[in-house]
Amino acid sequence: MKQQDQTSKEERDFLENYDASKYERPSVTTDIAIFTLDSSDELNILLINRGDFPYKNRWAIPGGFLHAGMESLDEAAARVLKSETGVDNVFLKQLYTFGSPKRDPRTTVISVAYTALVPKSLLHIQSGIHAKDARLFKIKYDVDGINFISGNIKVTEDDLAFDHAEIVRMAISRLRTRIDYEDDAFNLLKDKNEFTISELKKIHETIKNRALDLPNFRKTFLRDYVASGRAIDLDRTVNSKGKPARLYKLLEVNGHE
Amino acid sequence: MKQQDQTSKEERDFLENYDASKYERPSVTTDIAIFTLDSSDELNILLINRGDFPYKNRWAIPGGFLHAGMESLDEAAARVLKSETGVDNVFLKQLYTFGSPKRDPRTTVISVAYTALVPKSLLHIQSGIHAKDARLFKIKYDVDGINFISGNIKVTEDDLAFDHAEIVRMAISRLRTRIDYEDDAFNLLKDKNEFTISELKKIHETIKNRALDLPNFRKTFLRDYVASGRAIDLDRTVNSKGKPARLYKLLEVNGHE
DNA sequence: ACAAAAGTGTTCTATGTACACCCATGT
DNA sequence: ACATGGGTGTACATAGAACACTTTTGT
Repeated sequence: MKQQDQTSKEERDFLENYDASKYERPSVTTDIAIFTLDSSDELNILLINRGDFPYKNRWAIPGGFLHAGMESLDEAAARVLKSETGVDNVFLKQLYTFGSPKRDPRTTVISVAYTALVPKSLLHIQSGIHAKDARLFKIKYDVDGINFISGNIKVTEDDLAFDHAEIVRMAISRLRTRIDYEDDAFNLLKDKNEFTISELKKIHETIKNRALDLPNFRKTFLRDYVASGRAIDLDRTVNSKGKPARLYKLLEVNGHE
Repeated sequence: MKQQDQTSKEERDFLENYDASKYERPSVTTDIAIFTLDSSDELNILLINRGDFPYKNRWAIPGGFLHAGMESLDEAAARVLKSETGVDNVFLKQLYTFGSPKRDPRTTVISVAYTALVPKSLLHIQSGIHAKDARLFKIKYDVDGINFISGNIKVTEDDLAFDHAEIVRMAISRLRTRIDYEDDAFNLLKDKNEFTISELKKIHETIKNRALDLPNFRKTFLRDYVASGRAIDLDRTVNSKGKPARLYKLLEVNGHE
């Protein structure tokens, strides 16, 4: 009967689980999709060219092994981010954890993926130790999927090492859905303490990959941020080409979230 | 200068990262917050009473070690879910990964947490091997936080083993935000192929912990599901106390998501 | 004077919410 | 007949999108 099956199944589970150490422990890495906007307001991602096997010479998002027992996952991600970009204290959020047994040919590697949003002005790319090269790639969408362009280097999704194409796709898609109800976009501003509505709108346009209506965007920003006290009108303007633009300052509610 | 600092920092990273194996590999577990609705339409969670150290005799959500190399994280979670509840093929979604170095007193244990939604009619609780007891607890909110009630057993958030209070809090909060734009609620129905609007409304009320207006709920359901072809009106009714209620059937778009 | 970008205001539609009221059943 | 839940319809407030128009600068 059913009950009997379950009992014997329990026994099997017992044997399987009793001594967890008989199962190989996986390695754990944190891999980070680091996004920024370039000078022409296009979305860029940082890729490194792997100097080591596996996937030697292939492009990948930066990552590194967790120093188990010495740091949390968030700390590991922050360490990797800092070592690749020189920045600290920027938006860094856990995305998803990938753990197919075959995602790394060497051994089982669990990857805890993070997303980072970094203003270009703060970003100092350093080719890490395992990388022969590290650079920003423009993210371009076409029918086949996502392409990454840096000068005359063109990398397609399928060129990426490991399952990094999946991680990048998820990071971008999450970024797009989050931008409508989270404050993520502000983390790409050059200066959260002094920005114009147009600057913020450009970030939204870049992430959503479509044009937005400025009057409507302004209305929403004034209602959701200024009127509700999450940002203040600095009562100063900055000149560019047309009419001077008012400056605003984001009030940090509670660090990052 | 800055450039020099960074170079020496790179060197340090090199040494730290070069041989990943010199760092202890963490254990990886999947822990599952399993929710259901009881016969009085209250939200319940499955807790087990730990038979082993650490946290012996404390209540915890079920979990188990990943069999690294033999299964994916999703498969591990499904295995644990099945061994604790006897069910298969129900809503199971990765929630978040927890990895503070001190969350387990034994050694570093990374926990990949999942949420499961199971209709009570399918649920056959089996006290697992590491558990002296396994049972459903009603989830009650009060000013101090969340309490778990099962008969005369009352467990508070702080009584839970490990950092399971944090996991459960996040699971509930994610459930609440997701229910407005994802199809999660349907997974708590006794039968997705034959349900009434009131049944679905009760699930939403339970998860949101507040009463909803039936006429408005119906209007939204008809617009978002029936009119857009994601559910169909079965053109049959079921009798209970008042006017007979129409039956609907959810069309599976693409398995679970 | 003109281009360019910032900023104002109006209109239309969709959605969320409150609520008054009718309908079909069991008892 | 009446209580109980199912189901219909109306009204109002708010949010999003489209767009016409004005303002203030640089050249």
